[in-house]
Amino acid sequence: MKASIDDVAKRAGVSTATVSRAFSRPDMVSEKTRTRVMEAAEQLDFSVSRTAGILKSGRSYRVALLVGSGKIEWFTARIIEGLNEILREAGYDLVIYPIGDTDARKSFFSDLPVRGNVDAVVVSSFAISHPEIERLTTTRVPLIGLNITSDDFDASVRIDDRAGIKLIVRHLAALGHRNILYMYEQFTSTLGFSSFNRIYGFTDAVNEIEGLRGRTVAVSPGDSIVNVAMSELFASDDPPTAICFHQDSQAIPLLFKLRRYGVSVPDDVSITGYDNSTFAEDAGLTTVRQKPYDMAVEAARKTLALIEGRPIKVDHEIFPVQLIVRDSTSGPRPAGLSKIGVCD
Amino acid sequence: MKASIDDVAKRAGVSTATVSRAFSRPDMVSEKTRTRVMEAAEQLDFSVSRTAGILKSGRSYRVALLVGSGKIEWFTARIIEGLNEILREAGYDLVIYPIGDTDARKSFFSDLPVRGNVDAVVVSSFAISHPEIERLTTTRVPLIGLNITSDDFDASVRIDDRAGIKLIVRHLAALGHRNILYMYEQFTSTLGFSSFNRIYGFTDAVNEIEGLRGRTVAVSPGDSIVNVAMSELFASDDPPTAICFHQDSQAIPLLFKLRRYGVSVPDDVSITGYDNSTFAEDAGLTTVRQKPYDMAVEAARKTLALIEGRPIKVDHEIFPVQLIVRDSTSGPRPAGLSKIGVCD
DNA sequence: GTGAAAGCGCTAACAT
DNA sequence: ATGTTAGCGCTTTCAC
Repeated sequence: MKASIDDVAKRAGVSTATVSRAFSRPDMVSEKTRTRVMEAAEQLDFSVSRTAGILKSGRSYRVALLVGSGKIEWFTARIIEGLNEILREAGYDLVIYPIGDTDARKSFFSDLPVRGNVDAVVVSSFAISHPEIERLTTTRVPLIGLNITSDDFDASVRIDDRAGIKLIVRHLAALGHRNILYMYEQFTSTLGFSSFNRIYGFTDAVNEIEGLRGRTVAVSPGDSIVNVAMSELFASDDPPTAICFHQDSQAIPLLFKLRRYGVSVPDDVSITGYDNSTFAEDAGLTTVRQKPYDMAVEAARKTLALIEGRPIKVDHEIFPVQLIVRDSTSGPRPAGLSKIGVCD
Repeated sequence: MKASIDDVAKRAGVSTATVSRAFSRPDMVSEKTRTRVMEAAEQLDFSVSRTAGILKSGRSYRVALLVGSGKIEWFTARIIEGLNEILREAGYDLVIYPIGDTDARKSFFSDLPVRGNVDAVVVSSFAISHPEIERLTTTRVPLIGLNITSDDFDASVRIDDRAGIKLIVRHLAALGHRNILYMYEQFTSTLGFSSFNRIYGFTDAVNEIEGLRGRTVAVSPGDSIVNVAMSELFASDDPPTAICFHQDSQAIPLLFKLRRYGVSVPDDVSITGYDNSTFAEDAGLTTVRQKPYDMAVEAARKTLALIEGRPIKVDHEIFPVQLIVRDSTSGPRPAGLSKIGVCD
C-alpha cells in the first residue's frame, strides 16, 4: 500500500541509503540523483516516516505537557501556544496529558505512560507532590516546571506570585483602602502551587501595612462567586471597600453583574483581578499582568536545550509581573458600602 | 542506560516474547510469570516503548489537528479538549498543527509532514482549499472535518450556521426590529468556512422577512470594533436598532464599553453574539449556542472508527444550534437611537 | 504457557 | 557519491 523507502529506491534506481540521504542530508547526494529521488518520491506519495527514525535515534521527538485539568483555560491555552510554537519548528510534537481527577492522576503516575515515550516532561502549574515528582524522575528525561517551584525540576519558568499580589495590596492601600478581601475558588487537589503563593502572599502583604485589614474567602466550586461577594459586602456594618480576585476570570462576571445589584465599581467597591487575561482590558479591570505565552516560549527553549544536552544559562527563571491599573479601582467611599444610595 | 525488554527478560528469567505478552496480553501469561516480569520491570523502571510497537504495527497512534491559527481561542480550546479526551484513552496522541500565515500554510502542504506520520487528519474550521484537500488525500489516511462541509472529507461534524443566524434574525424581527446590522472582523485567508455561512445566512434570513433591512459590516483587524459600532449607530438619522456580532467575543467588549458612551443595552440598541462562549451568560448576551466540545467528542469517535475500519452510522453530522435569549435584546425604541437621552 | 527468530522502515557506519 | 548491511525495541508467528 503505502510506499516505503525501498519502493522509492527501486523506482529511482538507487539504494535506500541514497534515498534516506536525499531527504536528510541533501548536500551529500548529487544534484541529479536527488532530483530523481524526489520525483520518484512524489509519484509514490512518499514521505519519510518519523517513527522509524525515532526508533533508530532513541529519541521520541515528543514532549509531554502535564496540566491539572482537562479544561483549557486562558493560562493553559497560552502555554500550549508558546510550547507548540517552539517545539514544532524543532521537530517535536507536544502531547497534552490532563491529570484532572484523582483517578486519572493515580493511574497516570502508576502507569507512567510517558516513560520511554517522551523526551521531556513539562509540568504546568499544578500542585504536584514530591512522590509524584520522584516517580516522574524514573523516566530519566528532563523535567521542566511552569509556574511551579521545586528543586527537583531540571529547569523552570515562573512568575513571582507573591510580588504580584503585593502590587495589588499596596496599590489598594495607597488609594486609602483599609479593609480588603481576597476571594478565590476552592481548589481541588490539583491546585497550582503558584496559586498558594498568591493567597499566602496576600496575607503577608496585608500584614506588612499598618492599619490594613485583609481577609481571604474561599468560594466552593458550586457557589456563585457573585452571590458570595454580595453577601460579604452586605454582611457587616464594616464591609470591605475592595475585593481582590484570584484570577481575572472570577472578577469579570462580577463586573457584569454588580451594576444590576445596585453596586457601582469602583465608587462603591474596588475590584482587582490577576492575569490580564482576555477581556480584562475591555472590562477596565485593574490587574497584574503575566505573560504565559512568553514563559512557555522560554520553557520550550530550556526544554530543547536539556534534551539536546546543551547548557542553559538560567535554570530557574522568574518572569516579571506588572501592575495594570484601570478603572475598577479608586479610593474608597468615606463610609464604605453603608453609604450606597445616599447622596454625599 | 534505559532498560529494554531484553533486560527485563533476562532479569525475570524469561524470553522477550513473554515480557511483551505480560504487558500486552496479560491473560496469555501465567499468573506467576507475569508477577515476576512486572517486578523485574518495576525494578528497572521499564515501560513498553510505544515507538517500537508503532513501527511494527504500521500505525502511528497519532492524530493531527489542523487549525487556522496559532491562537487557541474558545472554539479551538474546546475542540482540543474534546478530541484529546477521546483519543487519549484510545491510546492516540493529538498533535496540533497551526496553519496560520501564508508561509506556514504553503510549507505545510508542500512538505506534508503528516504523511506517513499520523493515522488521521482532523481539520477544524478553516477555509481549506480544494487543492489543499487533494494534497491531504495523498496521505491515504482518513480526513475529518470540524465545522467544514466538503464531500472530500471521510466524515465531518458541524453546526448549521445558516440556521443559527436565522434564529437571531427572526428573534430580532419578532421583537420589532426593522433595521439591523451584522458586524464581523475582516478575515485573513484562513477564514473558517463556517464563518462565510453565518454572513451569507444573515443576508438571506433578512431577505426572507418583509420590511426588514439588514447590512453587513466588516471591521478591519486593526480597528476597534467598539468605535466602528459607535460610528454606525451615530452615522445616520436612521441607525440600526440591533447589532449582531459574528462571535460573542466581539460583542462582549462592546457591552463593557457602551455604557460609558451613553448607550444603554438593550434599551438603546440590542446586541447579539454567537457561540455562547465564556462570559456570554455573565454578560447577559443573547446568542446562539454551539457545543464544540461535544462536536469534538463525536469527531474523535468517527476518527477512531475510520482508523480502525469500523463502519460509522452517520458520515456527516449536523449538530443542533439553540437560541439563548438573554438581556441584551429587547424591542427597539420607537424612534431608535435618535431618542437617546430624551425622556419618553 | 513459553521460546526462537523474523521483521516493521528507516539511519549510519563502513565499504567501494 | 553511492551501495551494503546491521541494528533501533518491540510484536508476532511458529514451534515446542
